[in-house]
Amino acid sequence: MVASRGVRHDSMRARNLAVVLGAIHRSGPHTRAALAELTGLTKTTVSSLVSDLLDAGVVTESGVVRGGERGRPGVAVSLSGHRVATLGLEINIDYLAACVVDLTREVRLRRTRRADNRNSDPADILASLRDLVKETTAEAEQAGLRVIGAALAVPGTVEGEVLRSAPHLGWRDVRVADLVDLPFAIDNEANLAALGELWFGSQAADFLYVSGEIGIGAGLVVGGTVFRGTFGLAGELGHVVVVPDGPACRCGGRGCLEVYAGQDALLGALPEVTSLVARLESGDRPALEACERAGHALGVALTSAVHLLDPGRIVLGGIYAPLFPWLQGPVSEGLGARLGQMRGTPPALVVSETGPDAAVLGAAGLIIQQVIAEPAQLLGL
Amino acid sequence: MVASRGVRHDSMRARNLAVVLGAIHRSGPHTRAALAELTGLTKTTVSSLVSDLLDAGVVTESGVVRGGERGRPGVAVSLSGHRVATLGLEINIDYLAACVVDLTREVRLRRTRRADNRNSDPADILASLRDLVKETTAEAEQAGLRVIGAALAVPGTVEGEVLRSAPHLGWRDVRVADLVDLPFAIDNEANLAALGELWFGSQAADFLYVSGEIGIGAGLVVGGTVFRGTFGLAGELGHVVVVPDGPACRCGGRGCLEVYAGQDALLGALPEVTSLVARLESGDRPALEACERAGHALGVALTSAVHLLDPGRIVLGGIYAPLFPWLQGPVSEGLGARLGQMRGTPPALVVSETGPDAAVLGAAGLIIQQVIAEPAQLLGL
DNA sequence: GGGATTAGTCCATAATCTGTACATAATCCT
DNA sequence: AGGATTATGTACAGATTATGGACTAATCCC
Repeated sequence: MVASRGVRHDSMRARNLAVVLGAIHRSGPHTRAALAELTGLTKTTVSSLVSDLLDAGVVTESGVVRGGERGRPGVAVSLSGHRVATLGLEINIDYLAACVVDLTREVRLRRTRRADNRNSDPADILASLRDLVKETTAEAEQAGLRVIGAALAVPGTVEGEVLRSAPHLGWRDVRVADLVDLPFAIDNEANLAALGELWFGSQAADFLYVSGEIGIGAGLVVGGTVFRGTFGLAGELGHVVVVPDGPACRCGGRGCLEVYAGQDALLGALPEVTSLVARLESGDRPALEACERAGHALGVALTSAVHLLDPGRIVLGGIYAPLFPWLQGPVSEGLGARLGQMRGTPPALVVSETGPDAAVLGAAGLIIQQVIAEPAQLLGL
Repeated sequence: MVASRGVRHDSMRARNLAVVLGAIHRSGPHTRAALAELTGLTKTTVSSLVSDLLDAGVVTESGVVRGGERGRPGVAVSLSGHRVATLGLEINIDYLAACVVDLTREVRLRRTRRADNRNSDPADILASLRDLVKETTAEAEQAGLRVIGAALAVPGTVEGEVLRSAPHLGWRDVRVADLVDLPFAIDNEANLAALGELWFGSQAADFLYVSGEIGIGAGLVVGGTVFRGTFGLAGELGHVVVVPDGPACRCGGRGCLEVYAGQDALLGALPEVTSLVARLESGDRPALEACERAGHALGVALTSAVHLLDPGRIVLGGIYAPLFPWLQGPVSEGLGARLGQMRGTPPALVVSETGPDAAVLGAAGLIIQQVIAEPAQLLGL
């Protein structure tokens, strides 16, 4: 739905605050004069807007710019990491996680609680998470940070503030409310991990982040924004059909990617990815074959994904990150052979640079993005 | 890229013109008072904006609203079809087409030129198209319409104003310029057909339009907007992998949907879809089997598409429209069986309501959408 | 040290929307 | 039939915000 409300003077100012803050955020510290140039606003207006942003604590004057050029040197205005921060949260199969990130995207705090959340009572887990939230926000406040919003990553599908279905947790239609007394959002783990990769990893603006966990999800980032589909269910790469009459999948389908390249298929009886990596390094035959099989299946599924989603590049994350050296070959061969004629070159295949906490970081980043996109609203300017 | 230019007084007014026009467009004729309510602007402001829109000829006062309620009756303001129009164009394998559509989405003019465009010189075809443009715009002007922009649908991939690759025409990297002396856009046939379906067909705002032609394309509409992917290449449904080691496809891959459900696979030696329909109606065995095979393949490919794109519903168009009675069964069975657990119900499968000229209509509609989204810019207000 | 150059601020002006008042036109009620 | 009621649309003063030129400030170059 396109915004359909009229613009008034206050929304004009709100918008211009966002434009100036966005310019500072996008291309680093700038003097007021440079910001005027960038935004098309006059120096006068920029000065007035920057003054409001300074009051709100989202930017600071970070010293004089001396470019060796002549003329009066300007004062650079940059994002301030000293007052405003956001909270990232994650519920996953075997842990809860939280992190506090300041406006400069500096991670100020991380907390993890190991716990087996499979088939547990949502109320218990949420209580435990609420606890973690209290702990982290208190600690953040002690560091002088004002936490102004939070987002939660979950391994399942989300609509609004309701967790619709998280098969690996055994949850269905769980409403997550009262977790924090702040602006709040929930989203799928893969989508938020994609955003984590965007802001804390490679910084590229267009890619498909493939999240290999127990299930396989994917988050498509186009122009720095996650594509969510109609109901927010897009990117279910794990159930793309690889072999139409292959083995049954728990989703009810047959021959889904998850059957061939999910954690269970790859690890088998092994307890952890690290053990698989160890075997691969030692040249263990069954391990190598499992990886190759998974790689081929990934290549097929990603071919379909490239044709449908047109990603800029493909980033392998989650358990695929440590396995990248063994997956890269079969996956990119498959992609190259199949995509052949259709596009100049297939999208580059790269490994995630963010590590296992991509999703929590992405959650915190999501709120930061919102602050920068609408500072007036979230900061009460 | 988020808009990064500051808002000034004139852009505030430009935006409010768009908001008012958008409200009229979205929910039919309204009085000034109702528009004020809808937009959150004051009656005064709305009056002033409407007066500008009246001057520009995009809206008219369409009579007094008498609701039986008491109080002074208002004057309804509605879109005007009398002055502003847009031009839709299409180059396809065996014809050129043009249509003129007014702001109320009334089709005022259609012209088609049959021609075999396969492997022909782009310059010739474009000259012929330019001719058609002159003819139609002249005729539109005689009807008192001012053509303010045009868009062109092509059976291939597009970047900017360059037709990158149209395999069935045998074209590569053709720059389409100077076709009209107006705001102009080119886009893929499937994307524009999807928009045609959106505005001239079912009016639903969320669906995947599947365009069965010689190739198979798809256009995803989410919230009334086409999803284009990173390079504008999204929606290549025809090359989604159905059988990983199936027969080779002209794209270089194997077992693509196109191999099983493209026009060639379905029609075989038959000259036209109508002949296939005739055989199907008479119970011809090979025809029925070909259809069933295509339906199954479509079901598999669409399962992957649903998981990745999350469409609101699926609309079958192009040659699939007349074949819908025979395709519906196998396709929706496949979808139902495979999507089972993952979502409440699979997306509804429906037939296109727009017919074969969906793409030209969508092209004209694209420019209408632009006028309504940015009236100030395109009308010089 | 003086001139040139660029940064940032001040203030009068312009553009646009808001809000109250008012003229207008219908229905409702007696 | 006539006045009360109610809602529409316009007029005008006032509020908000951005602009643009003048001015001060700070540095470089000669």
